Amino acid sequence: MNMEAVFRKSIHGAGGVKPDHHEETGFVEDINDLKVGKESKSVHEDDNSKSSQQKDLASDKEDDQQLESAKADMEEVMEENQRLKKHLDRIMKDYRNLQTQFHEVVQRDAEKSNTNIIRCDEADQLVSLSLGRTSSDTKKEELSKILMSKKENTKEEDNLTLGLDCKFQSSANTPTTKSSPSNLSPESSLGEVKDEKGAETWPPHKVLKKNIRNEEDDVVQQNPTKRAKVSVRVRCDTPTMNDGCQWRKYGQKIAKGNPCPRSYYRCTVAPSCPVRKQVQRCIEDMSILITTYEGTHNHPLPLSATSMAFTTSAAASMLLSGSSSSGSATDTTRSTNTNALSYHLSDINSKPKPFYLPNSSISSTPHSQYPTITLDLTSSSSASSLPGHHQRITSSNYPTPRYNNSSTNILNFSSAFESNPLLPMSWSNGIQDVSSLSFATRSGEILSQSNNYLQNIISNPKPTQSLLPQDTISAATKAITSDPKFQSALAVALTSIIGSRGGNHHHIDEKSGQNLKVTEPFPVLCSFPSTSNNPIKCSSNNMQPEKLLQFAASKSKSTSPGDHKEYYTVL
DNA sequence: CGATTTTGACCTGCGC
DNA sequence: GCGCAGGTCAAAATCG
Repeated sequence: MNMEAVFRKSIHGAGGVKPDHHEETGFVEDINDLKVGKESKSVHEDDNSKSSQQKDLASDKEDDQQLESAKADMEEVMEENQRLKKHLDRIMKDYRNLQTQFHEVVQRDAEKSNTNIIRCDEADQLVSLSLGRTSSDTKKEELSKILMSKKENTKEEDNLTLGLDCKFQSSANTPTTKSSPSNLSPESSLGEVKDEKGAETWPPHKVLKKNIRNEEDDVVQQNPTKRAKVSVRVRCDTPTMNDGCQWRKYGQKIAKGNPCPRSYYRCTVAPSCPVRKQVQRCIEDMSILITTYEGTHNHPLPLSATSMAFTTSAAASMLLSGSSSSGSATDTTRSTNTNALSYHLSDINSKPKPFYLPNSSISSTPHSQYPTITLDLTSSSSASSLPGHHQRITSSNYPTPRYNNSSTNILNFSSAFESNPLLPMSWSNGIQDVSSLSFATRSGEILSQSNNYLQNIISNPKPTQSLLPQDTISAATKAITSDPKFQSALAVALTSIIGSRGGNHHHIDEKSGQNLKVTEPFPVLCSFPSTSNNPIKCSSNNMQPEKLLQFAASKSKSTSPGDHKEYYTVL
């Protein structure tokens, strides 16, 4: 074989070759040349020396031995090669079998689902993403009914459900879009999304005081850059916004510059949950509540908590993915002009209202070495209320995206909540649920691509998405989903959700008290702002997030053949 | 009576 | 080192 020839050439180069091998002419000729050379040399130096001839004979014997051993080694290598080949073939066969089964499962599950989605498909894959849910309490059920009825009326036009749905489809297998409900664990996270050991985000000084120094803390100290706070601004008359989680107040302080006390809460869903939040009224507008989440839940979340958790988690993930490559850590005010987030909100009375909020605030205060992302769910009335290092893009019901040159971005949620009292928004004014919240992230380039489109939307704030040109939307969505940061954030979020399922097989709805198995259906409806009748196709150069989604979808279906009417939120 | 909130003390980091 | 500010602890008070 070739290998053998190469091997022979190599040993030939070393000079140790027996001239009696005639398998290859050229090889033999070389050997003869060598031998002649040796003989010629010996003639010139010592023609009558028998001892020299004996040495030559001994040398030839050594060469023979080396050749034999080399051949033996070569045979071993070849045998090993054959074994590896067989092994590889076996692996490939297994892989193909699994792939076939996988596609079958996906296809079968997809046929069962009838939820509307957005198609993200340019590489024979469909990915739909939305953040939304309906909830289980009475109010939520009513809202859900409304949502469902509207969905029936508008078919694919709405984005009213809030959940994270992942829908895949290989276009080669199934020509139409079908959903794959993901039974994602609600054990999601606030703030950073990553595996539990790496998820804790508390500053070292907090850890040091406590004797509880586990691996998680070690990871934190080893990876200080991977910490994020997600600040959510909402209009809320209640002391705290209802985000679905159970919190216990453990402190209150008057922060400098704001007469309103800052309250400190920790999650009490699980005794060891590290997630904490700070709640403070905005000094500029007392009706605005600023809630800052920090940390990652290490337990299953109540249904009502998952939407907020997923939202902040996704935001934090994108923040972290962007901030990791951002400016110097020594900057007291560090900003990352990275991800622009588009949040799509819709109420139940009207068609989905796209909120394109191109700027996300990623910054850190002089006293906070960790980046903070601000999700602004308020109206423009409090535009000046953000701290100086935050540059906030104001918004009315249809916030105008501004692509300013500032290095600081604001992730600005919309204010549809206050203008739409029927909007089920748990984060605002005691309204219990979020009807629809879709998001996407775009890079700066993507912003430039879709800028005209977005501006057009804003300048003509008609919420009817069907008026939007589909190809433009497709282009925008394509750009969005092709953003590697979005993909990575999505992958991280899903990974955290899926990966954490193992140890937590149920979670508790804090209101209804019902125990829900995580393996129950988790139909996640993913949708970007889209024209209702025209699912958006979007491409992805990196297929990993889609693969992940696909896996999640199939996984959830395989384990949850039950009721798909109830949408669970993830965060 | 258990859970939650209140509140003053304490700890830590940072800037001067 | 000192003072300030943010954050946390934990005992007491309050609530359901």
